[in-house]
Amino acid sequence: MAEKSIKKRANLRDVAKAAGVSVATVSRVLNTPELVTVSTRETVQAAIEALHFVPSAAARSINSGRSHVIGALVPTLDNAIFSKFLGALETKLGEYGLSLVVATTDSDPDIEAQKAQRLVNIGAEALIVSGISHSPDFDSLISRTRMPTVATSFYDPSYRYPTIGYDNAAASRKALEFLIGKGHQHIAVFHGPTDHHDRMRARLSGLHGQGVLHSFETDITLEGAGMAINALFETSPHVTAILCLSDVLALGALFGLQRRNVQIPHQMALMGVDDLPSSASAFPSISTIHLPAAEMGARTAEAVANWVEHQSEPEPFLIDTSLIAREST
Amino acid sequence: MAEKSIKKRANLRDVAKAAGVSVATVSRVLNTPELVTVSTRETVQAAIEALHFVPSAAARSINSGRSHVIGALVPTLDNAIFSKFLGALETKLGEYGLSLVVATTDSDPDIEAQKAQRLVNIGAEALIVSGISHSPDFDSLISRTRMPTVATSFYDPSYRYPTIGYDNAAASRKALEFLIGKGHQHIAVFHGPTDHHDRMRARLSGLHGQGVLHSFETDITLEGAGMAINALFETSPHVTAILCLSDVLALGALFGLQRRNVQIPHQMALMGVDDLPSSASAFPSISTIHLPAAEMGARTAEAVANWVEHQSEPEPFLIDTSLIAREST
DNA sequence: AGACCTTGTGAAACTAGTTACATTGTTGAT
DNA sequence: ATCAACAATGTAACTAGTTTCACAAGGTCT
Repeated sequence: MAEKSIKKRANLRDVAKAAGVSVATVSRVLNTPELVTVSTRETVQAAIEALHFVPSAAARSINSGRSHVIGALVPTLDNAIFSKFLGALETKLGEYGLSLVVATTDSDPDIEAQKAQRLVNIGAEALIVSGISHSPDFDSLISRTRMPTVATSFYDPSYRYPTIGYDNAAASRKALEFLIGKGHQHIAVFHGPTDHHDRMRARLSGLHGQGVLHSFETDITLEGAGMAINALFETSPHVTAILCLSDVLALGALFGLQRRNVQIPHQMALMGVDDLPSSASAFPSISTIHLPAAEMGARTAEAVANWVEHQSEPEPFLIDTSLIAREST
Repeated sequence: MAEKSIKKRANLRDVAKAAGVSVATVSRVLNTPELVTVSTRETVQAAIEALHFVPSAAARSINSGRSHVIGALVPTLDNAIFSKFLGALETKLGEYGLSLVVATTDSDPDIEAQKAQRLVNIGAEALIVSGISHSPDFDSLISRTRMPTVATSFYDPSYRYPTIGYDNAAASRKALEFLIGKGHQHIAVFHGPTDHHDRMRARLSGLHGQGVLHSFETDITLEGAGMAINALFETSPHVTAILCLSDVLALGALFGLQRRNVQIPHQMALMGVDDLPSSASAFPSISTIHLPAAEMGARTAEAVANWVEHQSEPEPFLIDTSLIAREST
């Protein structure tokens, strides 16, 4: 029979023994093969094949001090805006040879702190979070570990971590001013929960003192928007425009209005914030504020890669937003 | 001045020295504190705080042989069906103390093999892939590393890795038979690219020899569906029902039909496969085949967790699909 | 009072790699 | 012929934890 097949996994020493060379030579074959004679290299390669040797990632990173893993904490994967961001982030990190660990927080700061700890435990080299409201536990973890940390989706140059994101208040204000400019006097605002949700809060705060607003808080889901539409028609019949602080809500509102046979934009104008693909394709297409989530992902990846590779902490970066007028207004 | 602040990061030996105990004692304080006297425990804790000591993940996993990281390879994050799956997967893995590394493949087997190698390099304990078409490089990597691997979205008990997924052919057939049962004679099929895309291929193959079909291949995006609608009206005017092999296409088709002022379902019936939230909320709501992506995520997480914790390879598992009749048919 | 057991702690040997330094052998120049 | 230079390889000391085993101190039982 063959060698003891009970044995778990071959290591460098096993390969060295099998090939009749030292561990150093095997290590060289793996990392700097040009320093090894072709003949010994082949012997070693053969031993590697024969023993199904795969170098241990842990042992490698204990020496290099690198894990090549970046952790990202996002509220949810159910909103396309985060998927888009993460997709771009993963792709760009990949170009730097970095892998992305995703953790969802359900917008709960305690879960975030807990998952951040887990990311530290698995050896993440840097963390990426959404927004600027985090629990004290989270902050203390970051300060203890001195972990490179970037906050996204929110631009605030005075924040304790570098931010790469939008001016959320300005984005929603831009949308509101556009609607006001179109002559709307009674505007409803659909928004998601604001506790622990700084971006939503900032977007709402951008609307203060501007025109007559009726605001409706609901879950950021299509059904949530449907319920908000129902609430709107029960309480505020003379509203002529709806500003949704998320395109998910805008699409849900579109469906809700269509179901009530309300003509868009004639009887009701509709506007979102995010610019998801659905807003461009919908009929009627939905006006929105374009948030370049993919660009934010790519820039965040670059910032983080630079930080972990060259210890250069990134500068805060403001991502531009732009208004896209479509058929719904 | 304080201690040399140049020093990178405190390790166990530093803490032991500072606390005046042995490294073994510090290790015990971290892992089995009940074995350590309260007084020494406190001394050690104080030293840990003072030195900002954070145990090295790499050193830990070199001993335990565990990284607590699972790798998932998905085609894209841009399709909600994968986000939903990954969200459930991440949540359930979290319950087992496992973290999820996400890698996107863009449906390219070569990129998949390359990213799989990277996941191995960072020490992933298991891999999760979509579908059953993978490159030889990928298969050779799996066989060399003997890495636990689960294939999802596709049920095939004879496949070389355990599969946890749907019977895609049966799902689409179910939809088609439903449409035929409604009296439709000329049915168009919208589907995504079939090369490297076994699920789409399987769904298409499920339709063979059933009624008069006109098939349109396009990108699985809302715009792709819009283009397919245009192609449909140019080439096949007497079609009375569209079967979209993805709900993304169905929603895009809905918008495209609305734009052409085609009444749904009177002038054109519409049906999808996936059951994304948009299909339930759309107006009219879209009939579809419900694919429980979240359930698949949770089951996959359980299977993988069991595999890595107890070395028990999971049995293939068929996830049931069900037809949901809505307003669009 | 001596044997026995429990508890707390430390020394050193593990885990699996990388790498600085030492050694050997060959070639080329003086 | 001799010595320097260099290429190829080995030895052993690192990286940062965990864990086994040994040992000392204190308490209990006969």
